[in-house]
Amino acid sequence: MRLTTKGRYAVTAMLDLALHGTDRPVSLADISGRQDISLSYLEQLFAKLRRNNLVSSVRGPGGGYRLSRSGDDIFVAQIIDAVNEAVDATGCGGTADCQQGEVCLTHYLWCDLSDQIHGFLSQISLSNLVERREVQHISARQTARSSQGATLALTEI
Amino acid sequence: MRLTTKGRYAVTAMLDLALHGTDRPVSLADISGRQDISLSYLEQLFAKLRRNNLVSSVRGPGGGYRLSRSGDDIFVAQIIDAVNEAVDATGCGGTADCQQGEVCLTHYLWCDLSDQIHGFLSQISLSNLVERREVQHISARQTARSSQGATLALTEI
DNA sequence: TTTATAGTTGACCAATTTAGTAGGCTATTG
DNA sequence: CAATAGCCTACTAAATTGGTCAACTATAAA
Repeated sequence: MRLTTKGRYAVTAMLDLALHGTDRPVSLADISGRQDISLSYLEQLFAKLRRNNLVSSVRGPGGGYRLSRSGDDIFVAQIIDAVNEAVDATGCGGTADCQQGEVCLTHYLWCDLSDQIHGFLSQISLSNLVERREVQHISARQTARSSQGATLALTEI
Repeated sequence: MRLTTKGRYAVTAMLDLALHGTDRPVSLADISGRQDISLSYLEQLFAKLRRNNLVSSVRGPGGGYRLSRSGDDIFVAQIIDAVNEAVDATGCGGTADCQQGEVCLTHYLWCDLSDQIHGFLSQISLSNLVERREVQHISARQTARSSQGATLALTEI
């Protein structure tokens, strides 16, 4: 799991699509204009999103992109994975020489940490983000952030 | 919040320090040898860790680095923040022109998402990682991973 | 007091990734 | 046919990552 600007752009673009693509396809030019992401960069990102079946395209005038399925069924982790493509973080290839005692601490922490975050982002759907956004649009952002212990409930998103 | 190899190296090195630095300072050469991270790169990382008061140094022969305080009181998020130095992810500087309707969706999602992950990693201490590692050293890794709904309890780490 | 150890600093560099540009296609609608 | 808009490739600039080198300073031990 990597969290970089690339994934951020992709998630932002997908949310834009979820917000504006309810009845007609959305062109990348529109997203580019609204989100201030370069058109060509969007093209690269959407090529990957399409290959990962997260969006489908409609060519020709009036065309653009649609979500390939309901926003309930598209999760932040999928979007980030799609544009980042898999990286082996272990340095040992996952199985190689991880037995001899001290070697490859990474396995004991980073992979697990990464898995936890991945699991976390796998539970946040585009629809969740849309809902959250609408809530924030209506009610002003709460100034006092409730700090509530050691669990991250989905409801906090 | 960014999750990159840089932070991974830093967390790995700090865990190495927590494991081997109980009675004497640990030299970067030792960490370099055990974790296979180049000495010079470790020097850069530890310069930042020291500036952020996460480690203290002892110069001269037999010297090295110590954790600046108990592993209970050093959290993964602090380590990653220390080596990554703050990035503004909003694109609007946090307060600028985020009022006019559609602009800067990022505020409505990425910052919050990032905050959630940051909060998550702020609850995982080096000691937690050490404990988890020891558990895994003894008992073989569970093949069946329990999938338990929408919350990530600290106990899962 | 010399010597070896080990942190400190800064300059520098190569590889990779990120971000953006440009141009030429192809499909589709009107 | 013309305009729109996706598709694809090549290219480039900037940033980041990961690493090297060299000169320094502090300190412990011989």
